[in-house]
Amino acid sequence: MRSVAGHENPPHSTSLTFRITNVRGCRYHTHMNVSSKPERTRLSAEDWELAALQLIAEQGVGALAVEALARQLGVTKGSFYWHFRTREALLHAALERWEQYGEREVLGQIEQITDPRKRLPELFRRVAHELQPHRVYAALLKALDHPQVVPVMARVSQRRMEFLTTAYREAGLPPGEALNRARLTYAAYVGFLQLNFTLGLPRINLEEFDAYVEHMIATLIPA
Amino acid sequence: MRSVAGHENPPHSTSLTFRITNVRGCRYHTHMNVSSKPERTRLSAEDWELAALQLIAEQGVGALAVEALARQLGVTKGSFYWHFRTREALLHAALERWEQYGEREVLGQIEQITDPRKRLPELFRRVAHELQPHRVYAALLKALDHPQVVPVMARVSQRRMEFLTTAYREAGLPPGEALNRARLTYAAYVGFLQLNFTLGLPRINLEEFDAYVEHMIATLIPA
DNA sequence: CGTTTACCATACGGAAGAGTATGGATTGCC
DNA sequence: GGCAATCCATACTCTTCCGTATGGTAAACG
Repeated sequence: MRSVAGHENPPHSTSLTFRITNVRGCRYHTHMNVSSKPERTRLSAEDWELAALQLIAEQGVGALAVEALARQLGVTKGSFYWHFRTREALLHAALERWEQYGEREVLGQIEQITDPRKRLPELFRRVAHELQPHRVYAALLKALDHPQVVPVMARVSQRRMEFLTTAYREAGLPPGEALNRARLTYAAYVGFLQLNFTLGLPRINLEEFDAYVEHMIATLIPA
Repeated sequence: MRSVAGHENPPHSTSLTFRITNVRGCRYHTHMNVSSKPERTRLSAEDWELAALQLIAEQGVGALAVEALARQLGVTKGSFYWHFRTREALLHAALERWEQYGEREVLGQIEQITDPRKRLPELFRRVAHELQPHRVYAALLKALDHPQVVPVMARVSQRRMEFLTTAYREAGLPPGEALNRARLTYAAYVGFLQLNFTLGLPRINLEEFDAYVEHMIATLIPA
């Protein structure tokens, strides 16, 4: 007889055994139909979290439904409710995972650039051309009414803003201006995410996009 | 005997008798509970559209439910489905109303400024200090996955972008730079909306905010 | 003043999705 | 091989919300 509100021995323990790479390949089917079960091994909580993040990136937080996710993974709800106590718990775990791993990819490489003058232009160009890892961020930006994503986004945005502020200071701006310039830069980044691969506003092509990025660099970064 | 899919004589006709001011005051209760019926006159389709826009501004497009709206207006669904054929029709009407009336307030005043050099700074300062009419736009920005809002936002953003582009040209920028500067400016505007009254990111106070606006003007507008 | 029109309440049907209960299948371990 | 832990399927319940059907009430109008 199971306990009323929970499992007897569920892996809900926020296990610190992080496996970054996936053990099973079953999270790369972007649009697989039902009756396509690529690998019918068992699932882990991590699989659910990664699939949740992928679904969030593609269709937004509002589309995160457990039965839809189960269909996509080739199982039913019964599997889900063994790994997670509730849908809210899955969202929490997925957001936590994203906050911990999804960051270092961009900011980690930039910190290795020693010359402070070269750092900001390189950051701009890299972010502009590697927009794929920012799709989750863009999706979460549209879910800021959701109480669970607000603190996560506040922390992430705060960290990025601080990074930008110190970068502008090291580039020669006085502290007050560096903070305001960081605000302006980050707002431009966020707005660009919204206007482009959620709305497809100017439907800009590649060479024109490069010109826009260089215009941004020339306008925002002090010589 | 009513027709199967529609009403006999419903005011669905997109009536061109525009009444901008509300006839009845019953759309200003931001959080009134049930059992508070301020004025129990009858409702019109316009009342529903205005209430829908207010609800969208406060809680987003996803919160636009007909039974919730009916509760807020002190009636039941029976009223709603007399005025509108479906929920989708209400959203369409509300968006159309917003697109037609919600614009001229800002851009109309700016166009009366004759000096092209003074126009952009004045636009920046006004938009920064009258953020209230932009709450619907911010809410719609978070609903860009919704198929109904995409064309509306595309049109509105396109018009604003073109306005910005010509303003920058009249301020002395060459055409290519004017377009890119308009992109940058509008992205900063959109990002600022997201980061501030959806996320409350830097929780900036008033005098610091004024300094930020002046910094924006100094950075983005050519001397 | 009564009839028509406009507006609303009540009650229902149905779909979608969260969460529960429970038994079955599979894996790891002794 | 057998037992226990792990993972999943099936079959429910409950809630929410869209939409329909239909009768009722208040306003408009002759």
